[in-house]
Amino acid sequence: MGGGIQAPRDSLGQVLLALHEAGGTASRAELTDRLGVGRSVMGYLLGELDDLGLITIDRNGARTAGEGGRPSHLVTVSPSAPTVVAAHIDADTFSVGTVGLGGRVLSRSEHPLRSPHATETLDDLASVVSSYVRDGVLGVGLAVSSPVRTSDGFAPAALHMGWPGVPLRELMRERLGSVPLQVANNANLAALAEYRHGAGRGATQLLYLTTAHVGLGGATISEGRLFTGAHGYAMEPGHITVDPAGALCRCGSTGCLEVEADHLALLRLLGLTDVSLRDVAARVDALLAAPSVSVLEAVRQVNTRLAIGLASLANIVDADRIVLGGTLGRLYTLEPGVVRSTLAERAFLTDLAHTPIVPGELADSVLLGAAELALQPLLDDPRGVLKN
Amino acid sequence: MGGGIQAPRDSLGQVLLALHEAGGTASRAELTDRLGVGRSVMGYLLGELDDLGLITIDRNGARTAGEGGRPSHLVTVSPSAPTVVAAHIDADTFSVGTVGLGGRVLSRSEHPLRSPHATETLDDLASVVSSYVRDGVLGVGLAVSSPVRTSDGFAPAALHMGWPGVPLRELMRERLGSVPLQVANNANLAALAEYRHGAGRGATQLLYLTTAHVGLGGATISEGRLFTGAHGYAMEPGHITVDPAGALCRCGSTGCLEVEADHLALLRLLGLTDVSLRDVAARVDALLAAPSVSVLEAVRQVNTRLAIGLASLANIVDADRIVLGGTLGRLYTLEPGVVRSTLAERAFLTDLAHTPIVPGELADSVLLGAAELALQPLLDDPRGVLKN
DNA sequence: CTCAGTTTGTGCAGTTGCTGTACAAAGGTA
DNA sequence: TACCTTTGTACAGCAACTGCACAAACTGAG
Repeated sequence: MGGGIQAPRDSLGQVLLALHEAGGTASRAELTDRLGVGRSVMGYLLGELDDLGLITIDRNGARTAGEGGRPSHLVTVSPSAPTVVAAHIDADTFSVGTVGLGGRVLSRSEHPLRSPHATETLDDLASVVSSYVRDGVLGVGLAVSSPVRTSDGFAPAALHMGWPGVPLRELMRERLGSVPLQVANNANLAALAEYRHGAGRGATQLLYLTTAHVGLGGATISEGRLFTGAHGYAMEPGHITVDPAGALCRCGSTGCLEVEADHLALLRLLGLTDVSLRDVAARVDALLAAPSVSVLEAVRQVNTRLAIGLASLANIVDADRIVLGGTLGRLYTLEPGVVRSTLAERAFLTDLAHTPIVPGELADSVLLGAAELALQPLLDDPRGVLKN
Repeated sequence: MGGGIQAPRDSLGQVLLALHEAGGTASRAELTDRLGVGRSVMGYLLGELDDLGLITIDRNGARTAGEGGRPSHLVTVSPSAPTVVAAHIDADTFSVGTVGLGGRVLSRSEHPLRSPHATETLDDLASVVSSYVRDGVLGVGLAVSSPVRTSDGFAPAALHMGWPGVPLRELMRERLGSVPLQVANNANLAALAEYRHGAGRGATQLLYLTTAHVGLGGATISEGRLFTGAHGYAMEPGHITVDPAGALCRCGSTGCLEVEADHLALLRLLGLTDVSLRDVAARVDALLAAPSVSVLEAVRQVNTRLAIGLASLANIVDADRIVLGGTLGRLYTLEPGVVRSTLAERAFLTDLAHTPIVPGELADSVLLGAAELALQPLLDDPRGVLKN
């Protein structure tokens, strides 16, 4: 029901998830009290996972706990455990990689976008993905910078790519054949990756915002589940209204947050209105690498606008952590003061005004997130997935 | 974890919930395919519920299914099943009632607020509640028009009552003794009631907004669970920013939605700035009962402002139904056009622009919701609760 | 009135996934 | 070496389901 990304309710999956979140290695005792089950159940569960070929147990390689007592066994993801292929269509490149349990990127490559059109891009993507798919690959996860409808993988607005509504999952299925394929929004997936492996670890209610190219993306993770909404479109923070009398947004509305606070907004404040869409990210990168006084002033302005939106979101989401990914993280690190003070002013309650804000930690959060998407069935029901 | 109101994961609780949502009576066959379990499990489960004294099974009182086949048994909430006491502190009155499974209000009374102060009000409330508490009462649910911190029942801003931050649960526990007591925000509870018994039934992602007195309240229900956020403060739709250059809000920020779209905003548009807070609701009621041309014009304006906020929320929540409670429902019914068109303009995606909007159905949604709160432990784990 | 057809309830054997307890193993420390 | 601590293991037990075979209760055609 609701078909989203969920924390597994099965204990077997929970052990696997705990091991996965720990980076692929954990002591048996750590796993035991992370799940809060008895030691004997853990024995049963690890036995099962071992039988499935998912883990390796090192009975001697125990770590000294520091204190006395019998050292715990060391549990590791088996080298022969299945992997997934993750893919990510970015502004002017696409990347594909193989990722295993524990969130380790095993191999990875990046390819230029040959054409602005969807068909050719998907042709290229599919051929690279196919070359990554081999035995032991459970499925493919694809991240795109558009909202994605959960029910059928339709992407209604791959705006920055100039694509019209595209039935992405269908088009990729045609090209990839029978490999299990999942498609989702890049910001949602980045949030999931930061939640499991990065700056969002341990949060009970995570609010994530990011800018990678043009526009703003975001996501919320609540008790381990990505909040997807009825269709999968939830959390489009770029399109909350910040000023109804403001500038026209490409979405048709006016005064949207992303018009005021994305890469283009920053460049506009600096008088740079002639930058081509493909160069935006690189240009911003260069400016932030060695920021001048005027750049810092622009950053402060953008951060203030962002924080107005952030406060609205904080009042709605009630997060216990806010992670700012991509460029937003860098902007925040440069000028955290205005964000904090604006949030303090506009948040409805003091508990909300003090929500911790941290920049993202992962260099490759989107690709990792795409892998999470493809790994999810295994985490939900290890036995079920491997029964074939 | 997260300690919120959740759909029970236990089958026994799920049967009870299904029966509860059906209004206290359902055929055994209905329950069976609502839960998607085998007929034999249902036999086991109903046997358990019968043993607990929660239900009555009528083996003859079967309804004709219309088609052939053996008629199904009729399952009803037992008259001797436990009940809960629900309470609701409103603008100038408080109400208390007894509510049973199925959402039936068994008895109910309303009392004037003797004083604007918290202590005296809680004294009065506690003495009335105590008179309702008898054998077979499982607990007390209390609804207040303030956000409520889940962890300790602290109400940081009972604004319209002029109360400062109040440790509500603690204060009520002192007065009530050992009865299980839960406190939550009135809008959240109203949403829960509409979701289970009213206009929100069957929605997978419900967005609820309401005005009862001053300010705007709201809630989101996702796959049966109330979205409470990290502290319990989630979804304060009244304080999303609609216009940063707008009027000062009592929360300290500017241009909040509720300043533009609540009862006071409507009266202000009509030049009525001298209405005392206690009379606001009655005054609006009177105006809407026989609306003049100028009232309708004001309603259109308020609705437009509301819809701007609604669009922001729709872009974040991605609901498949929007329920407008209290006066908002009436305003919408009077002038639905501007709401629909503004939403269509400002929603990011067409799927979102077409989200169905319906007015609330329940006259007593807040009180019913408070009952849901108190009933929740029983629905989560019937056996556990009744083992004493 | 009988008999097929349909839907529904019941009894029972079997499985899964856990809990609890008792005990053995593996380390440190006095 | 004895003792303490922490950890892994074996085994019996149990709740909560699933699946199957069969009985019950109705409708309607012949």
